[in-house]
Amino acid sequence: MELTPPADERILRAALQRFAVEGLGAPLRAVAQDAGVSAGLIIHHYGSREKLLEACDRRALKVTRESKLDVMSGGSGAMLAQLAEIEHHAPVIGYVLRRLQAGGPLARQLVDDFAADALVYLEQGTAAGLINPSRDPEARARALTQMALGSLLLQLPAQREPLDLTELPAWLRSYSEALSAPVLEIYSVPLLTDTSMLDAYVAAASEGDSAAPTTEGAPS
Amino acid sequence: MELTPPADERILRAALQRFAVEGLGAPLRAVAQDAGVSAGLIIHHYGSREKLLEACDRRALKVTRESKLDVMSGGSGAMLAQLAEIEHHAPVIGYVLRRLQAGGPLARQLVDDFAADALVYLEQGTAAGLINPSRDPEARARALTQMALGSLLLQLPAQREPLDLTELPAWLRSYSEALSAPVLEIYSVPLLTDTSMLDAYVAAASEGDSAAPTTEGAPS
DNA sequence: TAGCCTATTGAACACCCGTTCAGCGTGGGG
DNA sequence: CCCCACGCTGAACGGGTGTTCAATAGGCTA
Repeated sequence: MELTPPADERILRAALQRFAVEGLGAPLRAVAQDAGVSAGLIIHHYGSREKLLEACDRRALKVTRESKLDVMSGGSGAMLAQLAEIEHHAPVIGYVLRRLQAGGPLARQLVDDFAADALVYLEQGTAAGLINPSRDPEARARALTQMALGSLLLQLPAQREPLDLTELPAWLRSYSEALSAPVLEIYSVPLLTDTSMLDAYVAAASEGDSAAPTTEGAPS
Repeated sequence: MELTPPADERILRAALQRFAVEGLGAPLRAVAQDAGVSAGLIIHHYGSREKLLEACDRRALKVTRESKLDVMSGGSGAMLAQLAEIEHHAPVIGYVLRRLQAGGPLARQLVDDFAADALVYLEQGTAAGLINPSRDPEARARALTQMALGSLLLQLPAQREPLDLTELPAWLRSYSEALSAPVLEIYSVPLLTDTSMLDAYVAAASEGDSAAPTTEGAPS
């Protein structure tokens, strides 16, 4: 067990945690105190607040990629909960959620990553005969990913209200369980009784080149 | 055409617009300038910044309810785009998006409202034979609403980066068109090839009372 | 040992914010 | 005509922020 990591690493970990708990925009001085360090040192190491955020982004992206976490369906929280239970990963998961909430370049990057992972899972499922093939697997994977992550975002506590990291896994799990029944239903029995709408849409889209069909907004 | 509404109304409209463009957390002084008014007057009328936010919330909730806007499927943006085209409504729609992004009590309220609207639309569709019935219509409506709104949130510009209100309708429409093909597919041909997962889930859930079945995170 | 580079601090600076407050002008009732 | 009440302003206050900077301590090299 490492007793005290070097200061810059301690700062980065403290930052991940603080930003996860209080949302990005938590004061630098709070991060400094968590790391047992002066505020000036943060800037000495990272240059500026924004650079520190970027460092957090890099770390978060690295961890999520190493964990090969997929995020799909079941309410999307299941896998995140699993990962968040590994104790020292909870701050990173919290930071990822906060970052998705706040927007920015990394948000898109993360969604892309998750969508790419989802794509291979879906293709494996298709090959195994569990999942129906799609006429545009990438678009489907992306849509599913966005829906899974997005619905999770709506449940997040507000920006400034603290996110309890110790209860993060339980929170994610209960969220995912609450949604898995209806989501499973949607994925099992189709919403629409026939494919006429889809057929009409793809027919219109393939004939009219750029523009999609007229403004009749799907079901309901 | 009213030339100059009373100051408190002008302040409220300016606030809606500023908060929509720059995100909640835009400085009071900017709102004041937009309204052609001093910063002190805002507080004289609304008491505090937070109270002003609450007033914006009330107005936004009122407008969305009066517009009976539904938000479902097709990528969810279609109806919002339609509403945002009505010129003086665009700031409210922008504010609603920002509020959903930021969280807080109104976010839940709005999701509840949208889910309730979605429920009656789905039931109408079911009665018309267009939509398959659900074993838990409310849960399904809520899940669909969360997915539709949430996936929209992921595309929003970051907190501080401005949201172009004049291009809001076009933005919403292009977003909705990009997603409507895969979403329509998901709603037409089910993701899963059979209902065994759903059956297993509801069987386990109905036997074990409170807890959902074990940790096997749904498909993929 | 002397010199130097790096890590680190704490005070200070400059800025921005929400909020307060004394005072201005003006219009209407006595 | 006076005066009060009210809408309203602009300057100021107090707190919080990111960042700068001179100064200190400590280890490494020469």
